[in-house]
Amino acid sequence: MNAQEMPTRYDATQKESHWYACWEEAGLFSPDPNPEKPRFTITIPPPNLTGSLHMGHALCYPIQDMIGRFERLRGKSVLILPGQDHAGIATQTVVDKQLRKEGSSALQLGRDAFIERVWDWRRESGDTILRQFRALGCAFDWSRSRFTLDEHYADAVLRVFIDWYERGLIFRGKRVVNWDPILKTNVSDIETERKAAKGKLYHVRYRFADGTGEIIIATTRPETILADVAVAVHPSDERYKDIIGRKLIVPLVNREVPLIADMYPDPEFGTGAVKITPAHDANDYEVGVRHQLAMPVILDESARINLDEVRPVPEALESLQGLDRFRARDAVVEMLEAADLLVRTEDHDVQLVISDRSKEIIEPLLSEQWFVDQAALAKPVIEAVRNGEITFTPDRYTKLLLDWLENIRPWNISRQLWWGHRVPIYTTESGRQIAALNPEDAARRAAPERVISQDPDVLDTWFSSGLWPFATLGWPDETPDLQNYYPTDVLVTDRNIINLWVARMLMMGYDQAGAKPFSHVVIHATVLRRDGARMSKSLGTGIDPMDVIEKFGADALRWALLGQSGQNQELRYLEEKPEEARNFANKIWNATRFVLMNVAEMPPEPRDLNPVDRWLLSRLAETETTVRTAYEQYDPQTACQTLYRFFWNDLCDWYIEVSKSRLADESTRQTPQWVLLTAIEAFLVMLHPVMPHLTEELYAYLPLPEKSPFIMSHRWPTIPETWHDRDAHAEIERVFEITRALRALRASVDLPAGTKIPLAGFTGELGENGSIVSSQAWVETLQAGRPEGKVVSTHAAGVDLYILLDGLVDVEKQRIRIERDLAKLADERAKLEKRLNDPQFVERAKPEVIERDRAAKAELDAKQARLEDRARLFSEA
RNA sequence: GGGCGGUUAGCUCAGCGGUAGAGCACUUCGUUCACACCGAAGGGGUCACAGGUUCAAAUCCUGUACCGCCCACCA
Repeated sequence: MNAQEMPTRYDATQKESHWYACWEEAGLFSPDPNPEKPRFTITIPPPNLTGSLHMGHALCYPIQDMIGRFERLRGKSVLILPGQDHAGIATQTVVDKQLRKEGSSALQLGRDAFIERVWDWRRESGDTILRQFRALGCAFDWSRSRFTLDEHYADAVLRVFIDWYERGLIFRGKRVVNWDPILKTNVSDIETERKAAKGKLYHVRYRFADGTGEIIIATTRPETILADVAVAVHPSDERYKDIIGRKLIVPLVNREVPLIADMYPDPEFGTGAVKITPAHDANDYEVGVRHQLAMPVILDESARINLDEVRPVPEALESLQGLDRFRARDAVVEMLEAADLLVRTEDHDVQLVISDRSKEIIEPLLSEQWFVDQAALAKPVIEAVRNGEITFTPDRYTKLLLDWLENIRPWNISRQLWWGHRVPIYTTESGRQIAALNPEDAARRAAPERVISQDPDVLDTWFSSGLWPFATLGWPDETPDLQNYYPTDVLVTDRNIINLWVARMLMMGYDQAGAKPFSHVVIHATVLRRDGARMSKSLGTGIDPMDVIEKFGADALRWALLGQSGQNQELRYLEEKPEEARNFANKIWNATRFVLMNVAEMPPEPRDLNPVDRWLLSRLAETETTVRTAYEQYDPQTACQTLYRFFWNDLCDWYIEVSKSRLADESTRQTPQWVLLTAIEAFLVMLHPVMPHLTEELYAYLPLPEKSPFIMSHRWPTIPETWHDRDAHAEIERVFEITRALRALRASVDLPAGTKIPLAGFTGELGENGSIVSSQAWVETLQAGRPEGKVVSTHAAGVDLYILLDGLVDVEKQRIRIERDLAKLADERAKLEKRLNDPQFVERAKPEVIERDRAAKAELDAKQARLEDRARLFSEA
């Protein structure tokens, strides 16, 4: 197709899928096998199996694609490895919901059938999101796509477990965990959210066993009285100092418990005395451990009362058995009131902990779980981060990670689910626990004993995703990929999972793979709506990126998001942004089309460049430096802004306009042809990481003598030192400033742009650039000197400009304008004068600053004189 | 309770020690042969507030307010 056949509008949707297919067919998504090339690797954050594309993805993955494409242009062999996370709890919930709709349930199906069902579901719809990444233009190596439940990957997960178990880093223990009574599993802190709510604070009487008095205790959860094992006070609390160790009677239950001293109670709060319920509160649990207290549990896995562990209890309490925790609370309060044990009830703000998945209130519950002691694992990571071996963009997140690592706590890795990596612990006849890769391995290790069961729990999803950067490359086998691509280079992710995921990969990388998993972590912004609210699918406040792609193209969406993505922690998405981006793409399309209409083939490099040519090349050189640095620093916003200005303001608004006359003339066209093609080629290459499809499409049209098969496999532009031409740059910027002043002058006397004015004059130095000024300001004749007759004038960059007024001018309008301008000028002048008259300023400020102010002052004086002239002119009229 | 961001033109954001910037929106003008998804010229801001440092502060320091995020065990 030639330029004449190019439509005046760029149709993104058609071209984008076309080019994606071309790249894939050409094998460009796999790393270049050339061993000479330096490697560059990213393993993408594997999206959840249940995920569908949202705006956060539309930012996160294009950032990685942008980095990858940039590094590829710079001559590296790039691997971006995609894949998916099985996302235990999220996926299990989704499939269970489907089953319920069908009138079945996970429980009914049973473990094996349920897992089979999830696999079915995965095969059916599981990789929708990966297909959507293609629509975004992401150049990921699909041939290496991995899933955290792939056989080989799962093996790697179990090996880590076994290794840590054998080294004593994994242990089994009872802790208070976040129990979800609907899903009947414990969940991690990240899978919960806190919500402020109105609650009640109940003040309850605890009488001394010897009948000598009582202590009042405040609690928000009176039902847990059933599991009370002590009352605690602060050791320094004068009110209780002398009675520590005495026995109290737990109300209703009538159990004797001790009054103990512990640092936990805050003497300022309530009465300073706290009831201790170790099985149902994390703090109380700590107290319980310190004082070796019993820890009876009085709620079952559905958070219903179960008195088994506290029996015998008074007859009256038996009615509570099987009650839901909240109904039990009401019942207990009633009983307390009836027994005159409730002193008073007051309103109290409480923090509810809600499970993300079920939206149910979390029950802190003592249960037996597997834990990883992370302290030793964190050590090398802390050191590496401190040494700067691992760096963050933005830098502020370094501290976030360090703070967490330095206060690290045991990691609860077991979940009461079916979908995931099953805990590889087997129990033998004699009750011995064995860690093994699979049942056969377990049998072998158990011999001569027999294995009778495997732990039913599965591992926390983060345990397996922690291995992502190396298990995806074949670890623990010493595969060529592992050798070639590990350690990876950059990790791009959301700040919410710095501790949960990034920290785990670092720990596992150092400990298991023997080296850091990546050197640099890029934390991208959270995409919000215009009003700053979250985009939420459940609330219907999200915008589907696929809709935007369909309407404006992936390039437009990428530009809209990347162009707003700097060091900020939020990014407000505006519907008009992709449209603006589409317009920019269209501008590029048409400017290129114009060039192609004027250039049939690339002329040889010219020797005689005009100042304008040299100016454009110097702008190109500046742009290259800024854009390259911006990409290197993961700053898409600056890259986009710089590219936009260069293309629209410099290339289109000025260079193309100025060059039109030379292009029309056969004897002068070669130089601008060469400059234009050179600039457009370089520009397209630099833009390619952000707008891969458009640039590929346009590159295909360029009549270049030596062309790469694809712009994607092009080289980053090489800028000769001579293009950094400061003189030409300054000269031409000055000419443009003068041109703009003349345009403004003609507009100020209501001469519309485009209609030629017959005669204008100038005094001052213009060199050979007069023709630029006259053509760009639409002047028939631009002569040296002030024309005779009625003229209006202006000044710019050392040149006075005059327009001969010919015909009628709206005098009244002019008067108003002049008055306004004079008033404004007086303000500016006063400010400047005040400063220049300040002896301290003149004495202490840098000379160049003073000089600039003096020049500005002189300029204002001249401007004032001109305005006064003009005022006189119109009063004469 | 602690930490981290943010507060600049109607909107979204750059700027981070020397006379306030961009895009969009707005006003006026324009069928100039690449583009009206365009071009030209304009209007619009006491840079949240209060102190301080400095010849000079949107920019540095201190404090306050509001918005947002994260961490934390207040019954």
